[in-house]
Amino acid sequence: MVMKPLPKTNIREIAQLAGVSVATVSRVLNNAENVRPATREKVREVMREQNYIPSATARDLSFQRSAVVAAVVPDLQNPFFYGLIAGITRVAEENHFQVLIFNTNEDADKEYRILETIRERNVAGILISAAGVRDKRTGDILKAYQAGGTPVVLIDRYIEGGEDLDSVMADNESGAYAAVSKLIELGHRRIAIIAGEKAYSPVYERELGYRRALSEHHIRIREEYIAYGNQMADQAYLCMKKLLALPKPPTAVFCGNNMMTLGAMRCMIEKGMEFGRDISLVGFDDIDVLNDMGIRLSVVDRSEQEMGEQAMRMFLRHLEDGAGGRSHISVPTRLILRGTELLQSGRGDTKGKEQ
Amino acid sequence: MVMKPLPKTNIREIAQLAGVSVATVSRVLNNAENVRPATREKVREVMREQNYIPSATARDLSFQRSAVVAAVVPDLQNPFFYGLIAGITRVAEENHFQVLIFNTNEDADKEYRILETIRERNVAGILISAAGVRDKRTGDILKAYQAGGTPVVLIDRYIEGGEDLDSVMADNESGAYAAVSKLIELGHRRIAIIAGEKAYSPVYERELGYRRALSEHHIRIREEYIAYGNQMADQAYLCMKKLLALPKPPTAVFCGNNMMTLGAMRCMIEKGMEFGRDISLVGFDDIDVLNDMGIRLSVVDRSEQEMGEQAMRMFLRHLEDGAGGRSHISVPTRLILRGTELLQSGRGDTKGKEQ
DNA sequence: CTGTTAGCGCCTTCAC
DNA sequence: GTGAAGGCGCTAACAG
Repeated sequence: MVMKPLPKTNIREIAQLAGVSVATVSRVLNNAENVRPATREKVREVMREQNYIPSATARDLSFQRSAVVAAVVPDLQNPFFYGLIAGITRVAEENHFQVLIFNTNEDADKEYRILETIRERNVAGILISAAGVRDKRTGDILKAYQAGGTPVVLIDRYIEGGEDLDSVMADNESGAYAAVSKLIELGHRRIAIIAGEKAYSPVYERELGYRRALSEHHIRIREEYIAYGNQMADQAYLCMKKLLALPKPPTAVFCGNNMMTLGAMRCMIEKGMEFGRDISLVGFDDIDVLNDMGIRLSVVDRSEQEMGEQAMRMFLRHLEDGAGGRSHISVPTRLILRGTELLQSGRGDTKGKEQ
Repeated sequence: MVMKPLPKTNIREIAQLAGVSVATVSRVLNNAENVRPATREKVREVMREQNYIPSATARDLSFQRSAVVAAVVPDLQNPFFYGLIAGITRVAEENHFQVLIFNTNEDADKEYRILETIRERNVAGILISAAGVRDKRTGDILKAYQAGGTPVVLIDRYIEGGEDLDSVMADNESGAYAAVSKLIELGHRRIAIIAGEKAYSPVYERELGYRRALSEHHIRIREEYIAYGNQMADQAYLCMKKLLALPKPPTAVFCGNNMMTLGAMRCMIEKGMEFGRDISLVGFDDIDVLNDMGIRLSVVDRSEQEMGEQAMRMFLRHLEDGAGGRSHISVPTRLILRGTELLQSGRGDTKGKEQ
């Protein structure tokens, strides 16, 4: 059976069939007030009959702006960024926007190239979790977009020189502070952190929260308990190994992000240690599959979905008010205690307790 | 500091500055042969100076087709699908295509609406892992696209009435067959499967592979060892529970997909069972985070990245040859044995052994 | 209320 | 080789 191709009717045909001018059809399309109800209905009817869909391409060309936003992320394999994209697309579709995705692969050069080519599409906005956090070109081109009327929203990571750009960040510092304070409250004194590179604001801010928690509770910060990796699992694995090899190993470990938590867990599992029993563990970012598996890990959680949604909403606002720049949203984090913050088999006891 | 907005030069200005006509500039843009080298260079120079980027919108309108493909997936949070998207975008960008993503949320109605609106963009192709696998409208509209010259590639799931559409599937049946055969070879006789809904071809095909493996090895297929859930973790958890409650529980379990494996694992963990020791377990689809954590699970693996890449390549081919329809690629699966296929603490012994 | 018309930026015959 | 002109489908004045 041969299927009939989708009709490619245009506004002119519709006008003709409805016995009106293209202007009127255009008005109906854009819900302009000044169209007689009868005419409007007639036009609508013809559009239905013809299964007419107006060309977004043509509209964009005329309008000089498209209902498309670019979502630029550094790693399309990381669950965090997927949650982000899911949030972005959710709000986008509610508002009849479409989403183009770009993967920079944590490569600043590639990112620059992408941002440069994106110009060709007249996207309405750019939502980006930048790779070139301290690459001048990244900051410059983003600011140029902003100046040109294309709202830019930074997500999750600040960039150097990007103070004037909108942003949606997590409340990293205080999330980490809460987690570490809790550990202290539970009696821990030897608390370690698996930290990351300072250039990446999220992970670095968490380190700051860790430091503040210790300071405020008058616990000496011991540099050997601060293990620096990058933001990946493998380095965190090594960090954990080093921490456990210390003369006085920590009784609790706080991890800088989801990947690092996994790496640390791997090290513990290899050593046959059970977290929440032999050592306490609190991660940053919840890890869905662990929950699917019933592995109850205590974490500082933030909703990446929500961050994506907020970013999209912020963009939409600035599209309206034309403002743009210098709006900063901090998405709250919450500490979810599931037992691994304790020592000696606290697992399950505090099931679902959150604060 | 105020940043200068990005220039919005058009072809006319370039022509003027280069002292040629727009036609010539257009030729240079499209690498047409018939332009004197000197002229070409002059034009290129002006374009560089002006930091000129041709408008894709205008090009699309004129060309009546855009360098954009739509990637339509049912669940942006499932690692499988985002691996797919990572693969698609990788090949897309190599070929200067951009990717619009749409999340159908496993909702056939929403999917139909999306496919209907996509028309407005004149996308070059549609790569889809369909939600409406037996929804007539989904099949019809996709065939209509195909008939209209827009290549459609089905990924991972067949749809009813979609025989004439291109597809990239995994070799589910034989992957499952290999896994179950291996279990039999290892001495298992009471082998269960956590299966899904028949409508979803991938999971159903795996059930068929399971059945064939048993049959060919002359092992009676016992329906109580076939637990039907949907494709999600929670149902699989219940399935596993039921299986373990049988008078003669299975000694080995094969799971229909990644989520189902996680659900099954949760049940085992809750019961304090260790897979690869108290019960054998083989999943379908590798789960990266488990590896990051050092949990070595035996699985039938297929590369979702590769499936995405193949799909994009298939689309590109059909864009060239104009063929389209009836090309089917089956991406091979491979059995990765990491120990959980054994009983009695085989963990780690067969480290990295693959076949 | 409705129609006419001139763009939006680029491509593509068709002449020269 | 190069230029002039019409067209892609829609929007937005400007008339009426």
